[in-house]
Amino acid sequence: MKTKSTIVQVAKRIGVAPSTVSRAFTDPGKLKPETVQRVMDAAAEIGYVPNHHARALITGRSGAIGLVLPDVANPFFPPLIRYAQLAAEDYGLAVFVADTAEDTKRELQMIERLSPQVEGLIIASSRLSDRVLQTIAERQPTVLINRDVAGVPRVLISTSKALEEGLRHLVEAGHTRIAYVGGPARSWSDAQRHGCVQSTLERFGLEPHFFRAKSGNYADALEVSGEVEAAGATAVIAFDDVVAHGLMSGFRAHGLRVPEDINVLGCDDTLAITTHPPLSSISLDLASAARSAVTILRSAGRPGASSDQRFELEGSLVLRGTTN
Amino acid sequence: MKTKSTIVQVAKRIGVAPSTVSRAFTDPGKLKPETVQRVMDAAAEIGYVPNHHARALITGRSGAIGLVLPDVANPFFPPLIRYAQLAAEDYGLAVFVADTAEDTKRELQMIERLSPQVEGLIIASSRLSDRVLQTIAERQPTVLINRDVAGVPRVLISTSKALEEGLRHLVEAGHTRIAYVGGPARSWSDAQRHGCVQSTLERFGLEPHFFRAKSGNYADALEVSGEVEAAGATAVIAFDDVVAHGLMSGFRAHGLRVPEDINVLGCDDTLAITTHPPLSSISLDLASAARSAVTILRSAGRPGASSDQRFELEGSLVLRGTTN
DNA sequence: TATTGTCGTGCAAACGTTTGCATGCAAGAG
DNA sequence: CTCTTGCATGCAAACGTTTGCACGACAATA
Repeated sequence: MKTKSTIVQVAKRIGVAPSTVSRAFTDPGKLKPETVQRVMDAAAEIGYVPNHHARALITGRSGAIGLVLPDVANPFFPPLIRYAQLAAEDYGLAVFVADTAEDTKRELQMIERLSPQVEGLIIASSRLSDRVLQTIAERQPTVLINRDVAGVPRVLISTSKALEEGLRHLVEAGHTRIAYVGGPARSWSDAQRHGCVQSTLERFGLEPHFFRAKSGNYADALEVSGEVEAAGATAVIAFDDVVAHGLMSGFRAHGLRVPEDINVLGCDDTLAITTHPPLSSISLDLASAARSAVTILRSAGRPGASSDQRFELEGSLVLRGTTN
Repeated sequence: MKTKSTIVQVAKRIGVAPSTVSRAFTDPGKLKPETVQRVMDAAAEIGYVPNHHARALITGRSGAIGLVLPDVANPFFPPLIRYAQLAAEDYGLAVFVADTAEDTKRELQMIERLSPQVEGLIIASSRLSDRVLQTIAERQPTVLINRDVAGVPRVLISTSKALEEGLRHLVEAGHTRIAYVGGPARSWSDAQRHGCVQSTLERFGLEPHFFRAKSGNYADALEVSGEVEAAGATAVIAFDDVVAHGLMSGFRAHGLRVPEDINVLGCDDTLAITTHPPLSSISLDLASAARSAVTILRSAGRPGASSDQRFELEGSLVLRGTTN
C-alpha cells in the first residue's frame, strides 16, 4: 500500500504548476491539448488519482447523494437502489444507502447523519411529517419519492389510472363485493390507493370493504386474509404484491381458489410471475422514477430552480392469472 | 439555506482557540469538562456540525466504507445491506452501496471508483479472479464475503454441514436419485455447494445429478426444471431459494407435486414461508456475517493485522414443507 | 508601430479541520 | 522559596485541492 501521490508530484514531474494539473482534470478546455496530454500521461505513470475530500472541501460539493428508504428488504426498493445508482453514476455521484427500518426516529437520525456529507437526499416513502420534511428540504437539496409535500420537489408514482382500469375490469366481470387491503398506515402510496379505490367504487355505486395489513408484510397479510374472506369479497385489491402474495396463501390455506373463488390484484409488480397463478398487478417504471429524482436533485440548489417541482408518473395495469 | 458554521465561529463565540473546539469533539478527555460543555452549548446554538471533508482530508479517514454486490434485487443481499449498515453505524461509518449487475467489468469499475473515497471495501460474492482480488486487497483494506482467496480477509458463510445433514435426511427417507441445480458459474457459494453435494452423495454410494440455472434467477430455474424431471430425480437441492422457487413452479406446471413426487431443498432461506408449501432451506446468519465483515475491516490496516483472516460460519438446516 | 485582445499558464489564497509543540499556570516536592 | 511536574489551552503548520487574479506572449487590428 504505497503512499498516495498528489497533484504537486504530477506537476513537478513535468515542470508545470499544480494549478495546471488541476485544470487538466477539471477543465481541460482551458489548456493546450498537448499540455493536457502530458499531464494525463504523468498522472497515469505515478498513479495519481484526485483526492475526493480535498476537492470537496474547497468546492463544497461532496460527490455523493443519500438514498433513504424504509426497508431494503421490501422488493420495491432494490430496483430503486439500482436505478438511482445508475443515474447518479452518470453525474459522477456515489450513493449512500440508509435503511430506516420503518422507524420514524431512525429515519430522522439517518437523515441528520447523512446530511452533512451529501449534496442531496432522495427520501423514498418517508414516514416523517410534512412539516419535518419541509424543514429538511429547506436545509439541503431534497427530493421525495412517493410522498406529496407542497414546496418540496417530489416524484410520485401514481397508480390511480391503472387502479381505476383494474377496478372497471373487475366490475365489468361482475364483481360487486370488492375489498382493499392496505399497507403501512403512514404511507402516501397506501393513502393514494385507498382513496382511489373508494372514489372509483362509489362511482360504480359499490361499497368498498377496507382492511389493513399493519406492516404491509407477508405475515400480516396472511393473517388478514381470513377477515377478507369472511366479508364475502369476491375480489381484492392489495396494497402491494407482497400483501397480495400473503393473501393468496391465506386464501389457499382456507381452500379458496384464485381466481375462481376470489380475484386478486396486486400492486408495484415486484413479484411478477413468481406466484401461482401469476399475479395480476400494476407495473411501475422505477427506472424513470429514479432517474427523475436524481435529475431533479442535480438541478435543485442551482439558481432559478423551482422548489415546487412535482413529477408524477403512472403505473400500468398488467393482467395475469389472478383476475378473470 | 443559511451558510454553514465553522469551528472558528464556535471558538470566537466563547473566546477559545479553534483547536480547543476541535478537541472538544474528537478528544474531550483532554479538556476540562466545563470547557467541553461550553463548546458543546455554543456549537448547538449556532448549529455547528463538523465538516466531514476537512476532517477526512487531514486524518486520511473518510468515514465511509463501500459495499459491492452483484445484484441488489437478489433477496440474499438486502439483509446484508441492512446489517452491514447497522454494524458500520456503530463505528460512525456510512455505507456506499454498489450494484455490479453481475458484470465483471462493471465490478472492477465500481471498485476503482469507490476505492479512493472509502476506508475499506466489503466485496460480496465477487466474480473477479483471485489475482485481481488480491491486488485490490493490497491497495486498501478489503474483506470478501463468500469468496475464499488466500491472503485476503474473508468471511465465508458455509452451508456444508447443513447441506450434509439435509442430504442425509433425504437419503434416510429413501431418495436415491438426487439432483443439484447450480447457480451463477463464478460463484464461490455454488462451487462450495456443488462440491459438498458431490462428496456427500458419493459417500453414500449415490450418483449425483448436476444441472445449472445459468444466472441463478427464477426464469432460468423454471426452464431447467424440465431436465431435472426428465432425469427422474425424486429430490433436488437448489443453489438458493429463488432457484428452488423457480423449480417448484416448473414442477407444478408439469403436474408434479411437492413434496409427494419430488422433494426440494433450497438454500439461504430468503423466501422463508412465502412459498407453497413452505420451503425447506438452509438458514444463514447474515447479521453475524455482516458484523464480522465490518469488524475485520476496521481492524485491517491497523498495525499487526493479519492479512489472512478467514472467518467461517455455518448455516443451519430448516426443514419445512418441501421435504419429507 | 502602437494598441487591444486572447490564450495559456503561474501564483497564492482560500476551504475547515487536526495535531505536534510551546506556553502558562497551579500544585506538589524538596 | 525554588524546582519540577502535569494539566489545560493556544499557535501554527499541515492536508490536497480549486480558482480569482496577474502576467507574458503572441496575433489581430488600427
